[in-house]
This record gives sequence, C-alpha cells and structure tokens, in this order.
Amino acid sequence: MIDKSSPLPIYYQIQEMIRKKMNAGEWEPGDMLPSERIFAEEFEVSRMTVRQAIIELVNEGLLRREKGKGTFVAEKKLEQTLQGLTSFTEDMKARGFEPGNILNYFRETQASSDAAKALNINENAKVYEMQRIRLADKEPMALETTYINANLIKGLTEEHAGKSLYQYIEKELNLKIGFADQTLESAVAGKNEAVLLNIKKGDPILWISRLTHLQDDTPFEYVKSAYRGDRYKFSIHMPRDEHSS
Amino acid sequence: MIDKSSPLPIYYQIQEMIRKKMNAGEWEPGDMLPSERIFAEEFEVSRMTVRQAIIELVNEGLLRREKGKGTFVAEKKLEQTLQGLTSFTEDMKARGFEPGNILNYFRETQASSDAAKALNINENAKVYEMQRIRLADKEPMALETTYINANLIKGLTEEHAGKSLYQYIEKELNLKIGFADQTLESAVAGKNEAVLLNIKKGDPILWISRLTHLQDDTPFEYVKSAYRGDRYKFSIHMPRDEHSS
DNA sequence: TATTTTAGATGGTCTAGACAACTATATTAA
DNA sequence: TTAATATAGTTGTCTAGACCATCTAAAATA
Repeated sequence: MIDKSSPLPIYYQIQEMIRKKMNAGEWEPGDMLPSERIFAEEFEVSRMTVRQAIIELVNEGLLRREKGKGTFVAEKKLEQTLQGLTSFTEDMKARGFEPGNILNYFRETQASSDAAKALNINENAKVYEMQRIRLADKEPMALETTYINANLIKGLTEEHAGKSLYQYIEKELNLKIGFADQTLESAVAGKNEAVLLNIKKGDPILWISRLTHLQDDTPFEYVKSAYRGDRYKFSIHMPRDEHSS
Repeated sequence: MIDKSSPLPIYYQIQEMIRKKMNAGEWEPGDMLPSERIFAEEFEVSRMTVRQAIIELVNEGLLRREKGKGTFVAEKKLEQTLQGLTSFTEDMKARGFEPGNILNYFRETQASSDAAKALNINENAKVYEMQRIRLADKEPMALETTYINANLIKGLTEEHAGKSLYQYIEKELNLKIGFADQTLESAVAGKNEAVLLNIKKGDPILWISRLTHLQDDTPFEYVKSAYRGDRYKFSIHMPRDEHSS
C-alpha cells in the first residue's frame, strides 16, 4: 500500500490512501479511523509521519480528532457550504420556521430565453423546469423557479424535487459541484407573484437569482426566487482574513 | 522569552512571539525570519517544535516558506477583504460607474433607538452620525446613513467622511477591524427616500444594513443604505470548499 | 447494586538526531 | 572570462522513542 522508495512522501501516500477509502465509502462520516499507532505499525513508519498525514486532513476538514477518543471521518462538508447556504430548507430551519413546499409543476421542456443565457446553452436545448412555492410555517415565503441543464443532469424526475438535488448529482451522477453566484435585487410584486405569495400587487419582493456551477465551471442550475419582502431578510457574514495586520 | 514550564505548549508560545513581532512591525512583509535551526538553538527546543509553530502560521497565510531559501513574512491582505467588500467606491468602480458623494450632514449626537441597539450602547451615548447620497455617474444610487460609536472611534471629523474610515481606524487609532454582518431586504421607497434618490414613492429599494465589528467583536459602525432597486443588484460568490469529496 | 478506582487506549507535545532536495555563493578548472 | 564544481545554508521528510492529558471501560470497592 505504501511505497517507501517512491519519490512521493510517505505522509502524502497515507493521505491519498485515506482519501480514497473515504471516497469509496469504506470509511463513512462518523467512523473512527485506526489510531495513529496502528497506522504507524501497519505501514512500518514513525507515528510522526502518520500524524503529518492526518493533521493536514484535519486542517482540510475531512477528519476530526478528539483527544483520548480517536480520529473520525468528519461529517460531509457538502451540507455545510453550498447546501447550507443555498438550501431553503436549512435556511428556514435556522430561522426557526417549519419549511414546506408546494410543487406547482415539474416538466422537461425547452430553455426559455433568460434561462438559456444563464446556463449558456441554446434556446431549444432541453432543460428540467420546476416551480415551487416555498412555505415557512405553512405561509408562503418565496416563489422559486428552477432550470436545470438536462443534458448535464440526466434522469431527473419529479421525485428529486423534494429531495436533495445536490446529493443526487454528487452521489448518483458522480459530478462535483463547484460554486454558486447569486444576485439580489429589490422589486415590487406583479399580479402573478402577488397571488402565489398571498401578498398585494406592488408589495416589495426580493429577487434572488442563483447560478450553480460544476467544478469545471459549467453552469448546470439556474434558480430564480421571489421572496416576500415583509417576511424575508438575507443575511451575510463577512469575515476579515485572519491574517491581516 | 519561552517558558518551558508553562502549561502553554512551546510551539504556541513561539507562534505568539512571531505574531507579536510582526504586529509590532519588527518583521515586515518580505522579511526573512531566522531559520528553523536558529530558532531551535535560541529557544533550546527541538527543530520539530519550531516547525510546528511555523507550519501553522504558514497555513494561516502569515508566513511563506521556500525550500532552500527560508521563511518569510507574507504580504498582507488588508485591502482585499472587508475594504473591497464594503466600500461603495470600490463597488461602483468595479461596476464601471464613476462614484460620487453628496454629504447631507455630519454631526456628533446621541444614538437613536435602533442605532443604539445595533451598536450595543445606551440611547444617550455619543455617536457620530452622517448621511450621504451615493452617486454613480452623477445619478443617485443609494442613500446611506452611518452611525459610529464615538466612544470607540474618537476624533472623527467631517474630513473623514470622504476618505477611508477603515484606514483611519487601523492606521491612526491602531484598532483592528474584525468582520461585518450585513442584511438585505426589499422595501418600497417612502417620500423621503424617493425625493433624495430621485425616484417615485412606492418604487422598489434594497435596504442593506451593515454592522461592522472590531477584532474583539465590539460593533463600532452601523450603516443603513437604501439602494435604488432599478439600478442596483447585489452579487455574491459562494465558493465550495476546496476540500469536499 | 451503585460508586470509585484503575488500567489501557487515544491524541498532544516534544526530543535529538538523520538524510534529501533545493538555493545561493564561492571556488576551481577550462 | 566563463563554465563547471564544491560548499554551506535553507526547508522537507522521517525516525524511534518519551511523557502528558483526556477519555473509556473494566475492575475493585463500598
């Protein structure tokens, strides 16, 4: 497993081995890894070398160590980052609301003009399109329309509307999600939004558009959400770099 | 300098020592630090212990190492973060507008109710309060009201309204800026905003509130901005963690 | 039975070296 | 003078231990 004559550092080889086992699902979140001493014995290396491998993975957030207990596979960052930042469900829970959904429609269709532009595809290219009313404590909070590039994300069904789309993409399709760009702008409700959100025409709404990309920068999902201005505030924390004098 | 009998780990003490010297300006960006062996000899500790201190500082971005050459103080990232993210001037330049200001007033007064609440001070505590109309290509873009805790940030004058407040705080007062929390919400313009922003009553506006904190978590600045909904979109990039399987 | 003690396992810190890889400088040979 | 070579100094990697602090579970005790 470990090649001591390789030009690759031993600690690096151990790192890669651990990464692989985690990716293969052999070690799952919460699982305890063999102790440093066991690793050292197994690979016939010094414990410090094992530690060097593990410390880096801990810094990356892949592993978690607890003194006196052991080293564990960390919970997936998946939920913490994009998921946490973009999931309506998580957002509402964090605000103390009970999230809910009403699916207006789910269909496979041709891309509309703005969706095609955002997703960087032709106007007649196939997309999945769905519209949901997002509820918080059973009262409408947002009207959300999602467009997904059907040539990239294949095999999507109405079932996925309720579950985690990102999970499906990463686990089933084995694609890596990269980043998302959002824009926020203020507007007033038109007749359509007013009816669906149970507010009056001319009431303020917050338009949030999200364009989600794969790791290779290909956009695959375009979401337009109209949040009720009377119920929703968008919050953002901007940390200063730790290292700045 | 290093207390081996201290309960604080030696590597941690070395870290703190290095941090202090950098903050004190004794070691400036680009400077080469004493080599690991020199440190080890000076403190009479093992070189591995010195390395543990340095490696963490490198991970934090404070130091930079080059094999065969040495360890150096990294360039600082001052302007990149908060400054870039919160400065109207920078924001407008990036959007291709020519930024401008009209100062409506600057005064030292007692904190209003919501400002006091945000800044976590008494309602009769002294604050600097200023209101500016922010222009983009000579046309109103936002109406901005700023409240600053006058007991924390002393000696502010009308002069500072046009210049960089953060620069003054960090360079002159020697305080460290920590982070900022922003909230965005949609609303419609009242009579006052409509007049000052040259729009109609009932037109959409985007309220952006920012609460800026010092490094010790003390809030010192509260800014309420009303952006014209027809001119302004707020953008945010959400990178996925590099390390996620 | 319930509580306390103890033993064993874990990660956290540290040592006093070693050799490899890389960089810059000084020396030597063409 | 120029090019090749040695040298010294740097970080990178690694060893084979050591002791400490914390946690868990088994064993001893009340």
